[in-house]
Amino acid sequence: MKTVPKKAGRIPKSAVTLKSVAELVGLTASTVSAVLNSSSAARSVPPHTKKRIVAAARALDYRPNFFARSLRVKRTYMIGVILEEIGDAYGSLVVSGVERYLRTQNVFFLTVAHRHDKKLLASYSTVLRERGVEGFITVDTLLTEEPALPTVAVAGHRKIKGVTNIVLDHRRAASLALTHLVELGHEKIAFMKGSKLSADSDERWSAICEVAAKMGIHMRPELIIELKGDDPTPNLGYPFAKQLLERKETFTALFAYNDISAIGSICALQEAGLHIPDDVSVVGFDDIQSAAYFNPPLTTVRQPLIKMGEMAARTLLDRIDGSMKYVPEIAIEPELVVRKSSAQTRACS
Amino acid sequence: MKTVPKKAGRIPKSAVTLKSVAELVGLTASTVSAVLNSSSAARSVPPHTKKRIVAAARALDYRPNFFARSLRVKRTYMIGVILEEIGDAYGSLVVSGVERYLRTQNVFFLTVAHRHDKKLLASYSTVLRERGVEGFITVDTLLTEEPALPTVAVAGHRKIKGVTNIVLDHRRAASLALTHLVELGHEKIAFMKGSKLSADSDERWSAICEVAAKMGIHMRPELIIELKGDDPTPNLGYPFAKQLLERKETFTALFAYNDISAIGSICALQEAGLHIPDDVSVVGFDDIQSAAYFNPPLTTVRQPLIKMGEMAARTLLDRIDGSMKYVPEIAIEPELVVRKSSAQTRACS
DNA sequence: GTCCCAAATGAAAATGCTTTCGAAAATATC
DNA sequence: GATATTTTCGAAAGCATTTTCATTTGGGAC
Repeated sequence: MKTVPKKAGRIPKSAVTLKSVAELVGLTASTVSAVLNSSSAARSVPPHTKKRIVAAARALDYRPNFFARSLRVKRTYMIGVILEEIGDAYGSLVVSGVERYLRTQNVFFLTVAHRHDKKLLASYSTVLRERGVEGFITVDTLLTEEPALPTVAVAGHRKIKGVTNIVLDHRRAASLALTHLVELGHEKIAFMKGSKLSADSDERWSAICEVAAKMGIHMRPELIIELKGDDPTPNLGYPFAKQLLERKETFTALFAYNDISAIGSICALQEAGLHIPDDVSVVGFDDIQSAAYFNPPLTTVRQPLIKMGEMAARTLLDRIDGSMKYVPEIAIEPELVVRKSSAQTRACS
Repeated sequence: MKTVPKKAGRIPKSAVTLKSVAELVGLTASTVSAVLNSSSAARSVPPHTKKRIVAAARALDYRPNFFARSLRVKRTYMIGVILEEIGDAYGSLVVSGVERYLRTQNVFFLTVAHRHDKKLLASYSTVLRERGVEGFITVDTLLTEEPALPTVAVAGHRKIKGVTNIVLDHRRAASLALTHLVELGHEKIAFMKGSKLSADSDERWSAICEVAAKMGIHMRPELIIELKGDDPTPNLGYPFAKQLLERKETFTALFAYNDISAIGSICALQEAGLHIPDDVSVVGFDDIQSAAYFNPPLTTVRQPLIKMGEMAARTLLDRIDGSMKYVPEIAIEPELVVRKSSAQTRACS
């Protein structure tokens, strides 16, 4: 008897199937299935045989074939996570939160990165669906049409039918940062506006404008600079901070678009011989990991990224299983964390 | 006629099945399947009907049911990525590389994070298998027994049957760093040994010892400090650098375990009033993103993390489809990137 | 006209599970 | 002892594919 050569790429046929455990206990697959899933049909099987069945299943180390089951019940307990790029500081934390919640629910996720490529994004969304995901979580990606599956977006600020946005309360965020700066005596504040490629930009910017107006802060156009591009490194901010400096307008504080650009800006400012925070205070946004460990440690508006990820996962799952009605928006409160990159203006001290 | 309420959690039954396209062309599912997969059976169907079939499939936007197919052919084109934690700088880059290669092959991946929890790791490995993954890629995780599926490990330095390790050439790395330091005139070099929890530690350390011996560098025990714990933040290094300082032994250079600990160390050194690199040069390891943007930018031994991820994915896929024999190890060349955290010793300048 | 071969397609089994429905056995009711 | 009622379980029909093997047809050879 020749042994069949192990075929490449074959999943090791788990050998122990529902039928094998059925045979072991001398019953049929139907009943075994019923009790193993403790389905309603299992009510009528006596505890004694129930025990025999689970014992047999355990003895054989029976594992239901996931695909056969999915084929029948049409559920996969799998979702798709759509990122702009894997490994950027922002998205990573969100995904970490997502994973943290999903694991508690025995749900898994497929990750894809679209890198701002519309075509890729569209193709991913359909191929993920083919793969059976039951919903999407997007991070920092601009959706343009209603997705085919329930989805919740983190940092995706278009209002789109069918997607619930996890949004930071940007007005509160702006208020936190600006009152901090004002309390430190700053009057000449430079602002960095986000790139059009970042989903958060518009919302954040209009909130800043609104709050500044309300607080009586004059936003001088010469002190406003807009980022361009989607560099995930501090290079995002560096050249624009340089541009700002070239204008020769004095300012004592800079409210950067995010931590990444704040870090880039600080490099530029220091190269220009300015001291942070003595010459200019800079406050970032997000509180990514390196914010605390940068030099100087960054004062920043924290987004509770991990919590946002958890929240996203929870609401997606709730929407999927129908236990939660669709809501278009869920707000999250920011938090100001004061470190060493902001200080009293010299003028006042 | 009442419309059936949309059941929660149901995958939108794709409606268009193999049979529907078969009906459309007036053929049977078998033949349609054959030509759509251009299987050998399709040789005998005339080009004319072939065209009709693919046209029909396209017209209906037919998408084969992934689960039914997997059930039959026992392939999922899905692998599992096992990390220590999602979103740490090191792993993220590797995963980014993994994704980059997988996408070209239409393979997807499930991600899980064990947080150095043995139990969790074991359970993940079995549940991922149930989910149909065809292999594992592990990052910085200590496997203890031969995994059930082909696996390739990056930064997992135990030699284990069945896993091929993507390993940095640590001797070369040590040599790169140490000759750099020696050329700058350093003689009193402090060394930071990795934590036992990090998979790379042992290999890296013994390489350093070996190379140092060969180069005639005396490694004084008073200048060696060992990290403990698995903090993924610069706090990993900070307290140990402090300890080192408390010993009151002078040193002009520090070869940190990695960039993260280098950053933490620099903070500690600066707090002690030392200037980097004038008072002490520090060189890191890995070249994570923030290395370039830290202040001062880190001189470091670069691991081509993205490339390592790509390589891992490629070799795993090759092993799975049988086109590559198992090899226990694949070496990757490091690279020294000199930035601003290292300089001539004062003594010599 | 019979036979045969190739071409073209279909029938059916198999994958491993869930689920409905019904049948047999056991027990209760009168 | 017959009927009704539970209890306990099995048969079978899916789910959407793939794959093996068989069947039909047409045409050529003799």
